[in-house]
Amino acid sequence: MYQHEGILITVDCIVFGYEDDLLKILLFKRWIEPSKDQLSLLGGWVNKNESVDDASRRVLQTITGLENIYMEMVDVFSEVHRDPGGRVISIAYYALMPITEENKKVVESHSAEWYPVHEMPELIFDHNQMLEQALSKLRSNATTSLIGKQLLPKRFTLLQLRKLYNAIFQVEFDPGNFRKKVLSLKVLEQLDIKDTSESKKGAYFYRFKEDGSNDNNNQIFKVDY
Amino acid sequence: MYQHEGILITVDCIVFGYEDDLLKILLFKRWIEPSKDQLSLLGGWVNKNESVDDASRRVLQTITGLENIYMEMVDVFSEVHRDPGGRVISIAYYALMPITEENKKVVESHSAEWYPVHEMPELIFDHNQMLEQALSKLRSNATTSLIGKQLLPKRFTLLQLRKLYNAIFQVEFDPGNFRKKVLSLKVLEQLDIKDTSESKKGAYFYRFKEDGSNDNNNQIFKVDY
DNA sequence: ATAGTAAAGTGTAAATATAACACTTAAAGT
DNA sequence: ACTTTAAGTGTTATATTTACACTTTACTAT
Repeated sequence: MYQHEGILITVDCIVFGYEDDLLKILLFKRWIEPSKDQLSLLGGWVNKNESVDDASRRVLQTITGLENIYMEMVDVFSEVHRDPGGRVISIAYYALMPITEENKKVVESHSAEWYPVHEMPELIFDHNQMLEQALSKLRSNATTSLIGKQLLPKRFTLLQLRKLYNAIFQVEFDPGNFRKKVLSLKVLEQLDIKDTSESKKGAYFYRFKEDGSNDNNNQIFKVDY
Repeated sequence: MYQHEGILITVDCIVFGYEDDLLKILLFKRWIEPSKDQLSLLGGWVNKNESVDDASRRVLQTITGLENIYMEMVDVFSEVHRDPGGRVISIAYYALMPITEENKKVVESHSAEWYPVHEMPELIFDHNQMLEQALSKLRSNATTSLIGKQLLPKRFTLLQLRKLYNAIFQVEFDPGNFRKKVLSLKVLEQLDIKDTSESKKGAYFYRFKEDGSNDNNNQIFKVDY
């Protein structure tokens, strides 16, 4: 119906995971020209019969084998010459997923690997910039609501949660104050089981409440980053 | 170089202005089918030889006659059937501009009109949703940094600034506390001139400092919205 | 078995920030 | 002279933040 020129659209996903007290992202060896064999984010075309969200979900699911991955749009990257192979606009998403033995296998079968965020190699095109912005948005979201549901196991201790926050912001949160702040949000529930692997005394496991959406528009952590 | 199908891309701009103590946005009568003559946001195609930012800037400049309009991306709207006329992905931006006598004329010459945000008529497609999200993002930004530079005259009183914030959040900020908070940010400088139009005593004019970028990542106003 | 250890968890006190509201000041209009 | 209105300052109670110190628990090493 309209008379105008179409443009190629892709999604690129900054997939965050958490392992060994480190925030990591998933990187791929690019398999087509240009920049074949260089490291890149997970990406894919947006088809005419799907929304951008759907495309991103599809791409993520193909590579990780997981459904219902948590995603959030980061930004649109549309500089005319950002991709030497043609005029391509990319919508960047960040995604959060647990790193488990199972999906590690699936991921590796696609020759993808987990890299620590804070020692990032050079990526193709504007992908390093995408990562920076994704990290910035992740941090911003982590100050507004309590994140971790998608990065930690179902059951986790407050130590694990705090270490996740330490890894995200690259700061040391005060153990006592962090605990009190987190519990005051009332989005976690304590379980009767203790984790004895990380301390002699043993720490109670917690999990996110089923209903518990926190996230009013106010800040819960004040951090400089 | 790539083999894939292109998609039509547009930008839609939620243009905010401020007049008569009201936050307003610019609406247009759509001039093409489908939904001809219905109210819509300012929009336009993204061409192959320009970035999405550039397209938005171009569209804004054409209609308002202003260069360097402040813009911020809001979101991507890409549901497959959002536009009955075809498969069109739209990138929404909000823009801030002063409502002056001059640009009022330019704007009206394009048969656009300023409508108060809080009594919004029905708009085409998903444009009402775009407005909601734009307003939400504007509010979020207004809690993180002091806005007003693009919506108020170069010189303004703290009363004017406070009324702008009242209009944006639909609440009444406390005069004394608002003043103290705003001045503590040190992004405004007091001028030697007073405005006597709004009070008998006269209030000092202020302006935004040249360098003065506030905007660390922390919240300056706590408001529920 | 006892002492040392390391994180779990609680407590506290000073410093800041917030919120509500009272008060003083200035000048214009009657 | 008096009233009015916003400008601008001050005050107090409460809440939040920050930086620690302290107690508890149970495993580990001697």
